[in-house]
Amino acid sequence: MPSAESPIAAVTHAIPPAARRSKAQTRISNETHLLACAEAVFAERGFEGASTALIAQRAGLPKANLHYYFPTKLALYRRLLEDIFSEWHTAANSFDIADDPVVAIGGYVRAKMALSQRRPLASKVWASEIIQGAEHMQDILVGQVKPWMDTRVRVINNWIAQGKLAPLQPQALLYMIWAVTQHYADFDAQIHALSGKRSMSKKAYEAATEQVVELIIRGCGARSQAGPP
Amino acid sequence: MPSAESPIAAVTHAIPPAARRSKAQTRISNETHLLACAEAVFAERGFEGASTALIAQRAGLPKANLHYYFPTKLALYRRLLEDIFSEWHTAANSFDIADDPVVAIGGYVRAKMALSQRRPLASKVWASEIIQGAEHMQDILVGQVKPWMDTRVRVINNWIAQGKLAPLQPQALLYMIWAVTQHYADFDAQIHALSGKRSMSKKAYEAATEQVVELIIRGCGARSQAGPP
DNA sequence: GTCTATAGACGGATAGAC
DNA sequence: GTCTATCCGTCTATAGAC
Repeated sequence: MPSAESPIAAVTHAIPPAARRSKAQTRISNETHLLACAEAVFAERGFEGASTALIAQRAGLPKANLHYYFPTKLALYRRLLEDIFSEWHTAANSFDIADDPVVAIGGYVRAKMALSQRRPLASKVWASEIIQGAEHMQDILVGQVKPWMDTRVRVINNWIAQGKLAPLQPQALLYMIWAVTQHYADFDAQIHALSGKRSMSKKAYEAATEQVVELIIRGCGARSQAGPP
Repeated sequence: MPSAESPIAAVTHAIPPAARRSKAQTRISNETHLLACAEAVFAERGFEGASTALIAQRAGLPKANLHYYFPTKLALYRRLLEDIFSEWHTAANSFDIADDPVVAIGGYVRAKMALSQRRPLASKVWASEIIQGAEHMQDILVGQVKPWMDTRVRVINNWIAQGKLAPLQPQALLYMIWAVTQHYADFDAQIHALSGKRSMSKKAYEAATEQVVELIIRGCGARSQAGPP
């Protein structure tokens, strides 16, 4: 919030710097805490199903405080979506267009699987938003995700032309990567019910990651050396 | 509703058979119509976010009529989940355990893609329910989906032992099939935003289906003849 | 079976004391 | 910045006339 801090500082210049920092830190800490609780509640109930009262209760704050930091439920939700996208974007950059397909695709799949394991609730919020029509995410999808995708589509087509990848629609490959990696976060309740275990152990998750990498790399026929077999 | 019809018939035996059939048909027609509208609203807003008022409004009925046919919102939701599962089960049977892996897996993937195209809202309701914890689906997952999965896990392991499939965890393959095929229903809003088109044409959907079949068949290394290369 | 009216709880958001 | 009290709308579900 640097853009909001400067006008406030201009008005309250009599307050010692230490107190100003402390107040700013309180704000950041409360906002961060509310965003974390909101992530859980929006994941569990979707946008319309979530209530600000429940988010505030989880955060241990009165509902009015939530509305002090975020004027509306939608503003809180939007901030959360932007925060989730920023991590999506970090993982997306591990799809290095300079690399060989095996390295680029394998690295991206591993990064997505790690993100699903580390922050499954964020994946669920994203999935719910898209399932429910993505009306609060059009700008992110069109302005951020689509440009990223367009560059990768070009790279994949080059790999195919060089014989490093089987002939395929690049979009179908990217959708497969997203669908499979996010499945381990979004559908964890189903995985648990079908496996009979409460949650995947660290080892089981590593094994699943290798399975996914193998299935996808083999599926798209990726190889590091040029030329068909 | 045959189990509900017999006691009613015993009490109303004075009414001509034609009128009895007509009333029964009215009930079935209203229930079916309400279920279809409920499917759309639950898909758009999730269980907690959906309101019986909106479902009734879409159905062109007063809210009280909805509660006449389905005593509670949860009862309506449960009926819908069971109906959705019955179509899931029909598609699941196209994974024929007597077939070669290419035929069985290819046929199952095509059936799942066709279901995603024909009834995307049902897929979204299922996905939302699982994302939100699957608390209303534990019996279906454990009692119906798990037994189906167990039989297929055994068949897949046999194919691997016969060299008809690459060595892999059967569960990872099944999760991939579900994740990718359902992605085309659940994430249609994202696909539309990224492709710039309002909806996938019939031809585009057929092409996507073939892409998914190829990626998955190649990914699991399925071949009809026994023995490794 | 259908519908209007309403009970009673809970939703988002705000006023105003501290 | 924090919190209590409250506005007003919508929620699920039901009562009871037709």
